[in-house]
Amino acid sequence: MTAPRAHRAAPDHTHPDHVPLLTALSALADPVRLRLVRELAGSADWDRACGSFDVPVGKAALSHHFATLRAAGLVEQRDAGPKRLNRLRRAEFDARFPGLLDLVLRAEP
Amino acid sequence: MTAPRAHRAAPDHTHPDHVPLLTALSALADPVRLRLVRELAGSADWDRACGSFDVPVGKAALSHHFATLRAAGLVEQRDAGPKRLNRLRRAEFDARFPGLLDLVLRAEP
DNA sequence: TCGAGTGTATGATCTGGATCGAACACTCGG
DNA sequence: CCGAGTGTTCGATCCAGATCATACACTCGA
Repeated sequence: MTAPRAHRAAPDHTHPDHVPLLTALSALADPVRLRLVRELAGSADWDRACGSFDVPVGKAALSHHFATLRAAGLVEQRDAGPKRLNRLRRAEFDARFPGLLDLVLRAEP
Repeated sequence: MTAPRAHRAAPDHTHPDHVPLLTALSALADPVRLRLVRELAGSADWDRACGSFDVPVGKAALSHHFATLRAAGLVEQRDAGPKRLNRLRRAEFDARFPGLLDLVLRAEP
């Protein structure tokens, strides 16, 4: 009867509206995270688990990068079994920082 | 007869067109430089010397920040007597990274 | 219930960048 | 020609953040 209880701690998200400009810029000013955001933008929502990205870092570092992206309001995560699925917060982030995400996704390196 | 020779080494500029995205983001992802850019945006071109900005750092650090801004294609400098005058490269930078400068100048911290 | 798969936390290391003080270079007015 | 004003360079220090290896936690299928 009770809804299935979450046994794993849900990741703490920050809404883009509460993200300082410097936090957003710092989050995007890293090659690994930029890659994550871009790959994420090329996939459907909730399609990509954390481990499915082609970045040259270990699991631990990857986990921290995702935490940074969450804290910057760029990524939302949801647990699905053992995996943690991701979604780029396009609309919300764009409302807070209009054009920034588009720019980052469009501009060549 | 000869044009007045420059006795001081002219600062080396980088045109925004040749600036990588990560360089631009990193340049803006610093509180001091953000402040410089914003104050510069509120002044007319060539109106502000390096020492005229209200930032809580010493001369040395300030000089490095301006070098970073030059390298990111954000600022152009010109020597005028003992002073070095600055100008925000609005149009050029905006052509390379459309909307970024506007965003940074408009968004609250 | 066990084990493989997935992600997080912890502790350590390392590096880039931000900072400062001091020394140096240049310009201009007196 | 000197001295005040301005900015850069150099060397040293300091610290946030990026990284790794390891250990841990949770989920699910066999």
